[in-house]
Amino acid sequence: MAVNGVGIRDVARLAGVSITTVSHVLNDTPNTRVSAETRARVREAAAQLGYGPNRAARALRTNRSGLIGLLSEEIATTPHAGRIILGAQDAARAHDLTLVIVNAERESSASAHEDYVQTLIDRQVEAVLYATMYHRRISVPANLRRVPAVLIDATDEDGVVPAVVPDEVGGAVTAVTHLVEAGHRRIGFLNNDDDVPATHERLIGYRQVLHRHGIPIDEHLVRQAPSETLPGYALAREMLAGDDRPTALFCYNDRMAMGAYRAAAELGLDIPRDLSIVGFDNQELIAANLFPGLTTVALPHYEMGEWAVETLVRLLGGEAELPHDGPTRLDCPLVTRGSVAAPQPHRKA
Amino acid sequence: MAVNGVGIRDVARLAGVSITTVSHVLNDTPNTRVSAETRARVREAAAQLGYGPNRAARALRTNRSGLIGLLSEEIATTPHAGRIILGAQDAARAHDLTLVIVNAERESSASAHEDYVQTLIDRQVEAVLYATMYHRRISVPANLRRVPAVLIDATDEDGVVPAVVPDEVGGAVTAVTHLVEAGHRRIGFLNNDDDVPATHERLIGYRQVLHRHGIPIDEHLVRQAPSETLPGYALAREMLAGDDRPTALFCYNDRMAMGAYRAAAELGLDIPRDLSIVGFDNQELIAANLFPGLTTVALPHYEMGEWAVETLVRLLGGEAELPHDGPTRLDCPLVTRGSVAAPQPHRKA
DNA sequence: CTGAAAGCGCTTACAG
DNA sequence: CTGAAAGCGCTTACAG
Repeated sequence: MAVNGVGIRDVARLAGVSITTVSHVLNDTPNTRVSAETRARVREAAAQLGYGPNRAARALRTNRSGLIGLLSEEIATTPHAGRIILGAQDAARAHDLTLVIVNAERESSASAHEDYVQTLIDRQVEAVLYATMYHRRISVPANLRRVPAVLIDATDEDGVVPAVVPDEVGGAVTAVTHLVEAGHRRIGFLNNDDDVPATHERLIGYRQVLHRHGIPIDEHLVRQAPSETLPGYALAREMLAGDDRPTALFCYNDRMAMGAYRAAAELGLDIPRDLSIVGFDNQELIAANLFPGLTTVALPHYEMGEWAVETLVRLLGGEAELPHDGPTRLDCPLVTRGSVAAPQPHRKA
Repeated sequence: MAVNGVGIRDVARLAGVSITTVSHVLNDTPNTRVSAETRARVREAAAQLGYGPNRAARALRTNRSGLIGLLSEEIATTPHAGRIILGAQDAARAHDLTLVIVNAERESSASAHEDYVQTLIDRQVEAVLYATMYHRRISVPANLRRVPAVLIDATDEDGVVPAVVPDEVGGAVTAVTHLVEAGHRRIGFLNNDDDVPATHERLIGYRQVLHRHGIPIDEHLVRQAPSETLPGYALAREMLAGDDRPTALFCYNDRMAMGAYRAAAELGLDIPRDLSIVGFDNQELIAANLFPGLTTVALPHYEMGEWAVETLVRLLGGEAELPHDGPTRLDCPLVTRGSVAAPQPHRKA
């Protein structure tokens, strides 16, 4: 029996046809001719009985579980994972697939990660999605190569597993362009100091924009520190102390921006009148709760989750191998709040 | 075929027994006598082949899917949901159950919520967990009553579905007691103004502690506003403006506390020297990124998720109906950071 | 102590 | 255009 106790034979009986026909109609089996009238009768009977197929029976017969696994780091710590899950889920539902989620602890060993993947394989998922907490290059667990898989927010060092990541360069370009268009020419960049793709790529974007607008690059305006509130605060204090301070700050992430807010407050600088700030990440909890709200760049977590499932479905459907010219990059849109304004014409040194 | 293509017959063949025996041994079927020697042979064969049962076949045969559904509001917006998921997942895995998650939009209609539940039922879950984003009294979707279910962070208005919620009174008692023990007697309470259980129960806890320590209640020190940063800021400004200002603030949540930090900064009050603050929620992103770190009360999300699954398992196992003397309340522990100190002996008015 | 056999509810070649 | 039948991989009464 399936959902609520009605099976395919009940539908067949009510419609006055064989279960074969019911199956064909309800699954739209290709190359099967069933009269329009019979189809209608079957559908009506199914609807009337509230019939839904028994998934276990179908899975057993077709050898497809209808499950796809999502292995995600630190589900509980950041809302980022939540948005990946949402995107993946919505896409999964559209294909009548069920998402099974497993949490991975970030600092765990390679063998622990193999175990996470194994958990999913034991649950008979048809494919697995592997999401990291922030954009990283990783070497994937060995057993991940033996199932259809897609990486989210991570790229495979060996370039064999398809991957989707944020367009970091583009995001930085968007942020800095926003500042330039507001009239700023002295724009500081509080960068992360980890050797991760975002660090390098956002710097590239920053430079591109300045170059494109003929603004000379002042190396004093680019500094690096761990991407936390406190280091962000310290960096901002330093950078805002000098005579020729920047009129705007582009921050590697919202937490560093939070530190910059504090530095500005201590120096008596009003945001956005005396200082404009743009962050990165769009962590609602921070960005929306600062005064004024932080204008920042959003990471496309939902979209990456969605893209990953769509790609998996194509993979499972045997559609042409994904082109392997590197990972797919998704747009990072600007979220405008209140932290950017035109620079003051006469600001005091 | 099951995982990696090996089925029960392969194990049977290798062990030189029937598949019946393999099944009995691997499932530890009660009341079945199999010689120790045979058992060992079977287990060894299974291990050697890396055998795992085909879950679809088992589900079909036993009419148990091994799936439990979790319907959670706003998975993508707060890390709270993430911790519920984690707790539920760990417990589910311990019982060899797989968790299937569905996101519910918070403001959606009753019929939308029925649809969410239906999605889960269609996926043939054995039971469902229903989690709200914050402690609420709700009227559960009608179809939720037709499956084994447990509420998380919510109570059923009609008291029929088992539920687990945070011990709000206890959490407030812990917070305010911490302040009293640090030496404070004038403790302000920035409360929420929504008519939700937490609002009322945290106030009860606040009063209890003052009463217990013989501290008279000053109604000027209890104010209500929406539980956001800005209203928290405004309330704190008001309360800290007067002559006889409190030396400590207990805030309904971390966001209001964030507002209080800003008010303190504007008034030149150092935290914790001039003003101690305790929050509620333990939202890492806020609490850990404030200066100094915010001492706050944690909500037992992980534990609620865990408890809910354990309860569901007992329900499915037909164990005694849960006692219906209201929802189960779980502890809200204090997380100490740097925002509490003894009050200054001579503070200026 | 062990095994042969039925059957869970579907899908799918195949026959007509 | 429609249906009878096999079979997916297990579990479980039942027989011996």
